[in-house]
Amino acid sequence: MRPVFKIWLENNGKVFGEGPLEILQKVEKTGSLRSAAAQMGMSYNKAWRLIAALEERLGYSLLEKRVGGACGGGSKVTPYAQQLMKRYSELKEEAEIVLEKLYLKHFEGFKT
Amino acid sequence: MRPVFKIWLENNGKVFGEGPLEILQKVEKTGSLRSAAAQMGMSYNKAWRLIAALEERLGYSLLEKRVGGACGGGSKVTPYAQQLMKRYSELKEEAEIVLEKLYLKHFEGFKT
DNA sequence: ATCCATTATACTAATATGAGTATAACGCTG
DNA sequence: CAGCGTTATACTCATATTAGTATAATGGAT
Repeated sequence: MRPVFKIWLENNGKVFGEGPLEILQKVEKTGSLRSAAAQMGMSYNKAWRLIAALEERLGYSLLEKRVGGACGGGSKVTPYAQQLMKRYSELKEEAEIVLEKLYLKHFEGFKT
Repeated sequence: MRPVFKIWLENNGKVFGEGPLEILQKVEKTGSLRSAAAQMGMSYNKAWRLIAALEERLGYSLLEKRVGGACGGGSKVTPYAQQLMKRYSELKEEAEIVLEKLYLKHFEGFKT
């Protein structure tokens, strides 16, 4: 038996979490939302709607989007999004450690 | 913006969490799974299948079930389930406190 | 002007989830 | 032994979520 947890941010509905973090990280690497989605095995459509929904609830844009041009365009993570990513990922990392400890504390010697 | 989290236990699939905890608590109060489900606005059918699935994955029974008899029967939470409930609810309570602190630490002064 | 890869968005289809309905079996009580 | 309210379980139907498909629009490069 093992503990599992998820932590995310809400404003008026979900605003940030593990999935969005991974998408933005891949956008940083690839330079476009389309290829980020492809790398995750996710349809571009889904990724786009997800980001759009988050942006609307946040009131800030996460991606600076260029459409058209030499290579069709691309997306860049905004400074605001970079902050969110950094803070959220650190929060999550520490939460993992702390929760694992809490689990051991409370479930030590369990199983009758 | 606020943090939200969920924590649950897995074995071969979900084995315990907030929903099951609430059901079992209501069984303790009402003496039957049927009325527990009713109090939660959940169909008996759903509640029964949920508990049955958990029991199978755990390898232990959570409810001691009597069928037939004076008042039709009823269910009682097993000692094993009581331990699970106690440990899980304490774990969750402490996790809430700790995670709220972690959130404040990491998101202090956020919003640009 | 055409091509290209991308963003942007609407519309449809598949799937998963959950709710509801139905029915059997059980066993105490009167 | 008939009635009652419960557990136990199968089966169908509605609904919500998600995935997929299609199509436009953009703008620099050739």
